Amino acid sequence: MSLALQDEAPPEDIGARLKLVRQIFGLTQRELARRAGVTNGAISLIEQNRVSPSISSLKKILDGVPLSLADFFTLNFAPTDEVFFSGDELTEIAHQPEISMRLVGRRAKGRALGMLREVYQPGADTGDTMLRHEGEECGIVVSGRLTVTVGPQERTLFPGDAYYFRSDIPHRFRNAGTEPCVLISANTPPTF
Amino acid sequence: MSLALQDEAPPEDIGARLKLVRQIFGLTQRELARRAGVTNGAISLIEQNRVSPSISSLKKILDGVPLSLADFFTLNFAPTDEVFFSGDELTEIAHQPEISMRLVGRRAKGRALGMLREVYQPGADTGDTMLRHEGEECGIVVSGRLTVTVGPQERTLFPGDAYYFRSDIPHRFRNAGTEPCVLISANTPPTF
DNA sequence: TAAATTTGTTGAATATACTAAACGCTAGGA
DNA sequence: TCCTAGCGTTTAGTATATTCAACAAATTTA
Repeated sequence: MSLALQDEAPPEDIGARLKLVRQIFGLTQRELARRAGVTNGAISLIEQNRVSPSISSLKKILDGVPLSLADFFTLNFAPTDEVFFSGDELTEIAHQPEISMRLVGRRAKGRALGMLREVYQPGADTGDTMLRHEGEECGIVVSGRLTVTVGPQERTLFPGDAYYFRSDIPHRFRNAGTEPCVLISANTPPTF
Repeated sequence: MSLALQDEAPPEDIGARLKLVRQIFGLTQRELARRAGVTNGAISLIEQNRVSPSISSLKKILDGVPLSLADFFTLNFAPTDEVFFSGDELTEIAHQPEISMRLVGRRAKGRALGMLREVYQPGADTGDTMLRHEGEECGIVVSGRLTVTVGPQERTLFPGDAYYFRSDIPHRFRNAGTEPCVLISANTPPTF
């Protein structure tokens, strides 16, 4: 199942956008309709581009996700190969708390990055997450294991593994292991 | 005439957003309707929030501005006091082509700035301009005179005067004088 | 296998957006 | 002063979006 919006959906293809958002959040038409207070039929028709929803309807629906109108129209779903997991991104890394920024996200085009150290206790879960508008995120697992969900992709990362994605894709972090997980993460623009 | 969107219009007040955009671009309801291929009545009703336009209608209307849906919903009109003209922003400036960045936009919160030197011949005019999404712009007039229009405000600047505003507000530069105007301008994120 | 559940789709009825044409208002010009 | 032209608003009619309920296909459960 390919979830790229790139070719198949021009910017104005509201139906495809809505369908993709819904699928990324793992909702059925009926479930989204229930949350949004509209009928499943309406969502079906919108996704088929057989009607052009009113702003008020679209807003109600997006509130059920939830997602803002601005984000809905701004969202530009990266081709999936811009979301990548790898262990070989870290060739020069030393597994210490003090790590220089350049070690991860070499492919980020010279942007300034903020960095922080996170500890996830067993069972910790960021839950369904919001979209952060613009920016990029990356991180390295130092110890323990971390399950990372980015859009349609999910991976469990072990020490030495890394992730890198654009922050406007919905994402979620969980520690499904039995010991604490230490993660060094960075983001742009720097918020910390 | 105050054109701030801040208090009077919550983010979902489509009517106010549309009205403000229309006014900033100096269009009447009828003129915008003509360009967009809709009726002036429709625009009137939308601006009064008496109807919630369909996406297709709103898109048609915004195409008449022109403005993208993403920009329309993303736009956040700064309180007018963030748009300011002044001559006293430049206390430490030397009127030379090579000017260090810190001289202007001291109030910009430490963002990286690009800088360039522009020459406007008499009569030069950037014309109706597009909205650049995100970013800030500033500049100093070195010689000649320059008429700067930013949203609802217009000022003619003389050597030593400066401007500073967010790039997502429509803006226009004109040289209404008889001699060339030299301008040192900066913007973020750096595009040059 | 069959019954039950869940999925997305569809058709008829209703609610709402949009059009077309008028209205009242204000500002200039003869 | 009257006239004309432009502005935003309003009303009745038409086009369209949304609901409600039923449908077929796919998946689950027994």
